[in-house]
Amino acid sequence: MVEIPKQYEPKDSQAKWYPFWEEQGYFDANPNPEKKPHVIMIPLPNVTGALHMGHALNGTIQDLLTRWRRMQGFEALWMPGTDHAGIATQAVVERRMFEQEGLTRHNIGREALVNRIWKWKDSYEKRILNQLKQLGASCDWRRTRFTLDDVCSAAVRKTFLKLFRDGLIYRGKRLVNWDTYLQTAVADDEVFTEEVAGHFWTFHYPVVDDAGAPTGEKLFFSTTRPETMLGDTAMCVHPSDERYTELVGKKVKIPLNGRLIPIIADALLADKELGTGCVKVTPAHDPNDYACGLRNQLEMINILNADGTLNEAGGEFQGMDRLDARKKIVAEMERQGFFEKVEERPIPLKHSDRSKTPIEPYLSDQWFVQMEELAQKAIDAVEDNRVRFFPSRYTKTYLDWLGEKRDWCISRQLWWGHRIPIWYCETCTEDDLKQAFADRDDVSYRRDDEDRCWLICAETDLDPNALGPDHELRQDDDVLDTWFSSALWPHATLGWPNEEQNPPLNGEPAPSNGNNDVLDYFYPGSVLVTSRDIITLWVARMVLTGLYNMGDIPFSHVCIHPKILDGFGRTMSKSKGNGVDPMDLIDKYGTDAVRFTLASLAGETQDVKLPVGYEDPDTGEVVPQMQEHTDAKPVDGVKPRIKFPRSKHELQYSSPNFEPDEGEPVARMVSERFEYGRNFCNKFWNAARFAMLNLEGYTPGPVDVSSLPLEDKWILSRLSKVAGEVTTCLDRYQFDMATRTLRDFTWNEFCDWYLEMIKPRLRDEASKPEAQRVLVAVLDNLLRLLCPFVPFVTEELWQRLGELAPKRGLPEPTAAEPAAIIAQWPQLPESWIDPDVESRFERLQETVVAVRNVRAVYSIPPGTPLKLRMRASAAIAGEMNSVADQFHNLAKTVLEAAGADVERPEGSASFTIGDVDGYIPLEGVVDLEAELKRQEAEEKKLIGFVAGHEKKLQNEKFVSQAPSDVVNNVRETLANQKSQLASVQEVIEQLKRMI
RNA sequence: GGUCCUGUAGCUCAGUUGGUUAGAGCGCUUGCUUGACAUGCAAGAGGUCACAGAUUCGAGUUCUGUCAGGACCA
Repeated sequence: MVEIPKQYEPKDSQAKWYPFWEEQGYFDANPNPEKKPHVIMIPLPNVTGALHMGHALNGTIQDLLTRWRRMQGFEALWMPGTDHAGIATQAVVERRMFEQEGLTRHNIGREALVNRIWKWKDSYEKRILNQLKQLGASCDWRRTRFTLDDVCSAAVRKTFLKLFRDGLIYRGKRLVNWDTYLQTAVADDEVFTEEVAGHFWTFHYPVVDDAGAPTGEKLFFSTTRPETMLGDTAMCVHPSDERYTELVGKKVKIPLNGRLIPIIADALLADKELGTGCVKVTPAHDPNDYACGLRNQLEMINILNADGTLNEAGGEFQGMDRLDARKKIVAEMERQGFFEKVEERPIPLKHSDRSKTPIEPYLSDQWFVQMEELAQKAIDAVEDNRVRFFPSRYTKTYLDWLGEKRDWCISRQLWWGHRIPIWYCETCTEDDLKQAFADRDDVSYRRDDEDRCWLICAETDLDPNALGPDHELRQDDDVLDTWFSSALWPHATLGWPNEEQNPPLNGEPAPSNGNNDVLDYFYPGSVLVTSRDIITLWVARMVLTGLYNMGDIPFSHVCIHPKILDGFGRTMSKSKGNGVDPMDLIDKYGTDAVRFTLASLAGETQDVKLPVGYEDPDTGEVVPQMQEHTDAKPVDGVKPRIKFPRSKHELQYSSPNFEPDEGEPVARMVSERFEYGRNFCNKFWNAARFAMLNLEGYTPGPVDVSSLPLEDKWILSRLSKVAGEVTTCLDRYQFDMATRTLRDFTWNEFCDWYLEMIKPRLRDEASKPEAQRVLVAVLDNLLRLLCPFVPFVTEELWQRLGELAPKRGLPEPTAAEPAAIIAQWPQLPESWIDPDVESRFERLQETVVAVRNVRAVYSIPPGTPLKLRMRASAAIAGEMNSVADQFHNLAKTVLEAAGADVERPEGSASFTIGDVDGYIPLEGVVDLEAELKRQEAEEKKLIGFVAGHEKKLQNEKFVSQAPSDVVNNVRETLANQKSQLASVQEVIEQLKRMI
């Protein structure tokens, strides 16, 4: 006898099989001309913090696809790695440093800050990669990359130089979202709007003549930021606003600094209906005004320093913080008599996601990539279907965004990232440059647009003395937008631009024959798996750079999966503190359970709400998560606690906001939803356990499928169909449907019916060998089908089954593969699919259920045998007789008689299935009143049914216009129901006579 | 403001191209320590498919509008 635990123990299997797979090299993918490649590039998690359930879903899907394709015979590469995430990571480290040590980056300097961030990165990268391993990720870990490592950096440098040479990179002024706290520009998507209490002031400017003398007219306007008056360069009215027509072209005077500015008409900026219909224009400090400024060639006056204080344009207010200046300016305007009124109102104000401080629109020098041509090519690639989105509706998001062809601002005023490979020289001549760089094809230079200096772009760092001691060569201080390096991920990770050598493995140079085979073989990739919010930021840019650098798309499919929301419907994010650590759930339910549940939730339409609770490790008491738990943060180093009302415990709990103290008991997160997966794994474990406990004396041997009993033919028919369906689902990225199909088959068909039905044969020495062979073959295929979803439990069972039945399969047994992970994906004969067998089987199932129903309705103990008589056509009666043993096996019922002339015995319960009537004699047991009631309910249902169909058939238009097979179908159904109704009514009559 | 998604059983969600009177899991009711599994087995109750129109012989499914929730872009 074999020892198999009654419950599946996920931890044992996880600890055993992950190292086994790694040691066997099953995750490794190498160029192999014998096979087709299948490539997935991980959406590189950033090293700001640990992974949450959203990442777990993303990882589950990628691993599922990778494992499935590997089994299908592809050389399957899943490329792992992490992203340096410029601003996010720098902000986290800076904030921490300030909170804990009171230091700012300016205190410690660039090098020291960058060193600290590298340390942070090392620790989180390790944690993230470990989380992925816990999830069962079958990545080729030898190829792990980081966006700031040498391999990725080479790609960044090469790309930048290439763009520079092609004239696609330029430097220009742009109004950016300026974070005055971090002193950097932040992208639009790094900004959130929040209403704050503010003021709405109304002032007026005097209209003046050309000499600057007041004409007596006044223009009233309102603003929430009075300090921007210092940078006003126009007043604007609507062209059709008759109140002001006369004034357009004249000037007003800014009382604060005496500047005269024109009154202009601009229909896009001014709104007649709003306020006075008159607005001031500050092009350098407001996005709408900026656009207006460009349209009307207005002067742009920057009034701010990078730290948010006023610059020399502030005049007497220079050096003041903008908020202090605001008060002073209001007072000054009031003193001079230009103040009208003020009201308090909530103001929607943009804040930096990183520092949580209000951002200022700010005009600054930035580097841009020209998008016109690059974007068009990326649009073409999707429009001609070289790149396809699943679900397809996301195509629109992608095309709409790229269609705007807005130039890409790639500079960030940060220290953590790829430093912009541009050096400035103001003093040298072209000859100096020619002389210094004559022999270098990795350097390119040109004058800047305003002819102020030389811009020198180099693929490798330039020596500050490259131009000799007389010329200063100064590198740009800024770094590149993080997305610049992640855009190159699909080809950079494969070693591009090095075309002579394979990329390193485990950090060591890889064997090479003078060609980068890895790049040739694995590019372009197969599918990108991600969530919808980075379609524009990342997906579009990968396509764009792939086409630019490689001349080919990076992947042909983009699979967009749902987002995991918290119990309150909010996106999980690191900053909200509502992330659920997959490790908590894996610890509680097991990796397979988490994976299976997540896959079951991955549909095409809806995001997934995931309510969680905290569990007291002592008592098992669970308290549902409230919003306050996600918001809570340590105060003065004291960690928040959660109260458990029953046990009165107050415990620290699992949270992305803090690490619980050493040695404290921790209430970890749990979620009922994952019991779905856990229960399934356990069910399957036990089904396999049952099979293996019944393999005594198993011998492999050929099986004639056509001569097998009904239940065997049925399960093979279903298995073949299910295998096909699951394959189709995966082809279409329908993971929810795939898991449902597999669960239903495993639980409701294989376990509930098939295993029950073969029990007698397994106890009988004569029929046992064949029953074992079929059982083992079905189990074998089920293990294969489930393997990509639940790799640990299937590997565990595969290995165990391998001991008992190393050779197995239908119709001829063969030696099973040494591990489930590399077993071949099932492709079963279509000839096994037999609709006739399936419908005969369904009749049997329905009959058994009807008998069980009678047993339940009459509260007859499960052990008490029943008798069954069936009135049916000779053909059906014959069939029923041939499976008579199963009535006994499944319903403890003896089929006494079956035939056309069977009569209803008095005092029996009855049921009708199609054109078959069943009678269960229940002398003395049957409650006639109850049975009558039951039958009358059935009659009522049938009458409704029949009436509905009759009405339909009486409708001439239906009969004449609906397809004939639909009409015939209805006719057939109606006939059936009528005969059922007749049977039921007959029974009712009989019962009434007896009462 | 624009685009997109969602609204189906108490809860979380399925429902392919319109075609019997709508399904699953959890929860609920009843009965079971039946020899793989109580993380289980058997039987059941529970829905005017958000609302209003339109198209059609026929609408949960297509179209329009309304209400509600959400996401992204400006």
